[in-house]
Amino acid sequence: MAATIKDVARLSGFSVTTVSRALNGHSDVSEETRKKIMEAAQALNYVPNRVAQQLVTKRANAIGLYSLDRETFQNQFITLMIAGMMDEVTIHDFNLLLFATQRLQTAEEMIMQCRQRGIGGAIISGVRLDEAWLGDLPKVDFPLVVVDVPVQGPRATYVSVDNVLGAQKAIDHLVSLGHRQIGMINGHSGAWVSHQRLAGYQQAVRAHGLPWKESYVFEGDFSKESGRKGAEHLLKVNPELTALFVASDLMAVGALEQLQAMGYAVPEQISVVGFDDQDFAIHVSPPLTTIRQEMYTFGRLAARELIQMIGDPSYIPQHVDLPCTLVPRGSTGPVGRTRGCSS
Amino acid sequence: MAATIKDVARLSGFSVTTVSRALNGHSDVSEETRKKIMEAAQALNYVPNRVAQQLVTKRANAIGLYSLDRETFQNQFITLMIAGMMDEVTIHDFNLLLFATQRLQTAEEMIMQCRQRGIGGAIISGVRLDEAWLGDLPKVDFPLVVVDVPVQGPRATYVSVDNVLGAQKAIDHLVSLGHRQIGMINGHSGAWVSHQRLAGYQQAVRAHGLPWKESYVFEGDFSKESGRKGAEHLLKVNPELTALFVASDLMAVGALEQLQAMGYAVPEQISVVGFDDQDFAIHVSPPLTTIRQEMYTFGRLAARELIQMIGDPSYIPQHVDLPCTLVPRGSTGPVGRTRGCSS
DNA sequence: GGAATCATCCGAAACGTTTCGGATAGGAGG
DNA sequence: CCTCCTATCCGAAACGTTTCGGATGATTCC
Repeated sequence: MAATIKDVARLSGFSVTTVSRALNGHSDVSEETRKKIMEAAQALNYVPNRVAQQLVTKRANAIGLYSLDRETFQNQFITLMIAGMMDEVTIHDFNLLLFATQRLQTAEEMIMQCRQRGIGGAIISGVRLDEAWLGDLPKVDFPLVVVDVPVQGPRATYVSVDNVLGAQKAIDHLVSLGHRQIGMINGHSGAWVSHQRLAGYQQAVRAHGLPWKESYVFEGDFSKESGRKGAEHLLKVNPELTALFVASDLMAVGALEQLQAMGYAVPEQISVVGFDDQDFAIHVSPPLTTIRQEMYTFGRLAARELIQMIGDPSYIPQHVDLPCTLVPRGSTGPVGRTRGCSS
Repeated sequence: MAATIKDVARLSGFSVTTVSRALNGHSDVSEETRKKIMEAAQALNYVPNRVAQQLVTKRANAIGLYSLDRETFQNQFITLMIAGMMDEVTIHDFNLLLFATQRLQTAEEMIMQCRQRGIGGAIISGVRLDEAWLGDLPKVDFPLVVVDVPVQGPRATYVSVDNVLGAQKAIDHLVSLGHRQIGMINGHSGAWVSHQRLAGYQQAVRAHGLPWKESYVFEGDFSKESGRKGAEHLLKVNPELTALFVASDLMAVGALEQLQAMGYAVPEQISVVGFDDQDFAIHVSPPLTTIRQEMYTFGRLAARELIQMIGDPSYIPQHVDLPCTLVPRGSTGPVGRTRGCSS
């Protein structure tokens, strides 16, 4: 069907070897013959068969993306990340393979699956801290980039936004608006980011010398419903709160709805800060103040780091810590205003 | 590094041929030797090298997804579709390759890219009607499934929801609530779905004998901003309108905001129906009544059809027309109520 | 008892590349 | 003139599979 290197050899009058070397830019072929070979290849519309190439060179020009958590996959988080990965991967002439939501039994299993297909490295997203094989990841001799879980080894690293800093920015913002009693709705403890965001919150609370009780923190599970519950619980137990820092936009929207249902005006009586800046954050009312993660950049850098590792076995992978930014919108305001004209 | 078929042959004491046939379940190998070979393979942790397999059998166990429109890629639409594709693909032991947002010059170019990599077929999403190579797609000898653009040939088909029916359901719903003056905000004409949704709207208007003027339809471009503009324009020109059918949720949210800014109460004075059922539809206020597309199923069926085509060259691909459903929520209500207590 | 059938097995070619280890010839150096 | 480079080219092996076309014995059939 398609032209092979033999056809090019035949048409140009040179050997298969020379054609290969000419096409791959090796030095021991004269300019004249290179030109002839190029022409022949052009005429036959020849493109090298990557499968054959891969078989002999073992060079893997593809990376895999494992998205292990179905829910992670359904939000916008991963979409932008994929877009970033795609763009980066394209630059390096790599391919991007997707692997379905699935329970991996062991790290080896995944690596087998990859090697078998000529995949040189993988990005893993949605790993929970209680995953049994998590500890094996750093030891493995296969380029790996993990998303939002700290993993580091000679061939493995991780990317994450600076969640501690993000939480601090949220609290700083609230403090600058005069808030002093600030509650937090956190995600579940299976996610590394939950611990980081909590740490950031606590550091900021301490740094600003804010009053604090253990009951100021509610552990949710990233669902909208848990945001709702968190808001209800926190304000029932601690009526003095004037602001909530919520560890995801989805939970923040739940909190928002619950607060409004309880008769609180946002932001006049209670301010709310989310995390992520998902697209719906600007569509709710009031629009959500949140901490934005640059997921597109995130994906690009993850892919870049991985491709770097694949290309150079001696490269020591670097942890990528992305900054995140506060996006002030309508759900936060100065403390202490009187009650608004809600119905 | 990894064990090859030769290692299995050596360990089990049989020839490479026999090992291959045993592992692939051919008939001319006795149960006894099959068992021995299986054991040897197990012991060596052998998995066949797919790259080598592919080189010889030309069977392509992978499909590609071309997402040609960056914006399409950024909404949830594609995410769920990918999830569906992944699940279907996994069942058939296929792989899913992603191709970056890009301008394709010709259909051949894409096919080359695929063949070169051992990809047996592709799903193409985000094609605009004015794409020059669109007409070539049906003629091409390469399994193709196009999303939301009618393409049909011996090796090509398309999947779409029944947009005409969806629009009709929206109008039926509004009519059942007593509405008779119904405007529409459409997407841009580069999208096939825009034409379909308009057709459904017009058919329903005619079927119900509703009053209609050309000025009842506003052509937007799927952006939130255009939804805003559309609402403003439609109600300025046609103050008698009591309902809007909007061809995407994003535009509908824009319309919602604009209507509220103009002092209209939704749904008391104006009802709004969106299209898509993106995740933010339930977070806006009032929650958006919309036409839901089952994107997950969409992706699954697209992948299934494609894999079917790849496996059986004589299979005549079927057009898949998914039903869509009305999801009634807070943005629609009976016509003719008096103005609510908005501030 | 010979031919035909059957159940098992295997050698070698093929898939389309890259690359190792030369081969050839012309020119430079002595 | 002989040797040694250098520049350019090529044959053949290798990558890890599948599969075509037998080969081998044992069994069945007439």
